[in-house]
Amino acid sequence: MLKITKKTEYALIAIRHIEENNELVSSKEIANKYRIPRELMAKTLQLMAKAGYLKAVKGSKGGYKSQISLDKISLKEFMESIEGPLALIDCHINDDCSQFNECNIKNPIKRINNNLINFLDNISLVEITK
Amino acid sequence: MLKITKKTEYALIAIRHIEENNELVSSKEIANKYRIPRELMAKTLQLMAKAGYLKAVKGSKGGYKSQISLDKISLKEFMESIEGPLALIDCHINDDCSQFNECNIKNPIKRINNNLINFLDNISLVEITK
DNA sequence: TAATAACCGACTAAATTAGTCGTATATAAA
DNA sequence: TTTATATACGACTAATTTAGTCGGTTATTA
Repeated sequence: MLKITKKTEYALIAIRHIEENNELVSSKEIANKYRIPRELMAKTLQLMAKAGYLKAVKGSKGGYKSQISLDKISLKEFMESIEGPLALIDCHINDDCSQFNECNIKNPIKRINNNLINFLDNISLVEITK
Repeated sequence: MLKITKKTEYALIAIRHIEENNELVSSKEIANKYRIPRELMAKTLQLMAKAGYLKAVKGSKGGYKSQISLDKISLKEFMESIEGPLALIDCHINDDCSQFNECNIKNPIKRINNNLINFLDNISLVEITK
């Protein structure tokens, strides 16, 4: 419960590694160094490139380099761009929530969820390099 | 990612319901009202009773009543008594972490994790009744 | 043209979470 | 004293999510 996924974990490892390297870094290199499954690392880096965090260079001698400054990105933003929207529970208010309108915790949960998101939004990605 | 489990969700629904009821409340009653699977609700209430939050009364006309005041319990404490220790990742530093000693995010993650736990520890369970 | 790396989607495997079932024990009421 | 109903508890199955794999394509360098 309340765990982050391996994909996010690998993304954080990668972004720190890339940040501390001004050369192009390949997915293979990162996967080897941190013993992460290559294909997974590759996929995750592709996600990050798509999200605009990394610049990808194809072909032999290719790889990735950082395209952002970490202090401009929050942990919340980063996580959501990798995993989709964050929420403590999938609360489908109105339609397909099995509790119909009887749920007695939706408002408190919504409030706590907002606070949690706010908490993560106030953590900058640079924190990961400290 | 970062989801709470149904067990925790049901526990919160139950504790709020029981709190707002000075009579004994049975698991069946709660399960019916909120359309929660009976056996699961029953199990969850048993957990809460074991943890000391509820007083259980066996037999016909039995049920549960609250044995705590919600403002004395934090969300963190409550969640952990139901699900076990909270952590963003299962980081087995030293022994069976596949990154061996190469992991470059263990310290930042540990720090963020502590802050998250602190955040949850500063939310009182009464929040769930508001 | 060979080697290498990003790109991409479909797939399988593993792990976690959700829910079920059977059976025992306690208690109130008929 | 029997019936109904509730908690207690462990083992089990089902469903969902997460983790990881595979096959093939495109781009670039040497």
